Amino acid sequence: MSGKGGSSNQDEDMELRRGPWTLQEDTLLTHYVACHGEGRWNLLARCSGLRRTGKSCRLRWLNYLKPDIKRGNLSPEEQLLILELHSKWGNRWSRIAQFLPGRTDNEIKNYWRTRVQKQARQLKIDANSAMFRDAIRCYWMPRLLEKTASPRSLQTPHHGTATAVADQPPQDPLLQLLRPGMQCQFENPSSYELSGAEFCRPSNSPGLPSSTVLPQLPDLPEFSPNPPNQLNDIEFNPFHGNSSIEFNAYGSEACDLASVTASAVSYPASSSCDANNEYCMNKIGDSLWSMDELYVMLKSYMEGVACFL
DNA sequence: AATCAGGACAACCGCCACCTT
DNA sequence: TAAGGTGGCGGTTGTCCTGAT
Repeated sequence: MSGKGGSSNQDEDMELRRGPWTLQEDTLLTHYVACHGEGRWNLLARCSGLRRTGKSCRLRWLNYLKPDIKRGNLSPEEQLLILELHSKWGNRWSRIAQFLPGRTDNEIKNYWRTRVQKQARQLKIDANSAMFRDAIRCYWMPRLLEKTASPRSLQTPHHGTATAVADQPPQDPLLQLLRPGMQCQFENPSSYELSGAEFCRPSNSPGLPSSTVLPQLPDLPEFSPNPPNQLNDIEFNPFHGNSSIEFNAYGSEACDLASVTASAVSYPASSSCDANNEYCMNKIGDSLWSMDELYVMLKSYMEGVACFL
């Protein structure tokens, strides 16, 4: 395949760099994209002086260098959205990523493989099985909702909550999830240019640029009426091994859903944290809501969210 | 302090759909 | 209409980091 005295093209191929990108390469790519825009990646690779393939340049830009890439751990809201959308669409990572501004398909894919599939392995369940989906829906998602309404936010005075939140547009696509069909606005619309998806313009969004409109979320699938009771004696702790999840930048700073929820939802006394604000390891079914409670909570949650829309 | 194992995530690969000629 | 090029997507691998021993 690689003989001596190959053509110039072969020589160029031989010189292609692989592996981690250097600072110089990043700078070069960023500068080139800033001057010429995205797209035509093969041409970019040839003209920029980067000894990389067009694909490699595209991936580096989209997954790492693009200015609106969001860093840090996924917030509970984002995790909830991923779980929900994955149950609907499966491994359609790019499609799921369209609903998480600033998150890449690669990041979501990695999250699924390292966190979610790990749980499935520990439970000895196929991650694509109906049982695991039910486990997620009945146990994991309520926990994420619980974390969304963090104890810090619960201290917010109820009388001031709605007004305070109403001053800020809702920033999280979770709102759409909780109210199917609801439109969502973003604080920095220019960052969220979406393409290749079904767009759905809001019926009443005065002054809202078209780029702020997210693709229509699917209808919420029905909750399973039968939680997987077989799992009752298995430890199920999605947050184990990810202690920093409580303090990610996005969850604590960019989203104030919890304060809204706090005014509408009452929490079981058993939903407790330890001294480090870490959720304690629980047996499945322990300290969790029943399905009826979960329905009530979600309903209240949606009503609370609706207050400022 | 050194080593090892596991986790997290960046990067690559192959396939496929779409576009252009 | 066919062929080649390009970009997007999902799966997989490689590398670095961190915590445990």
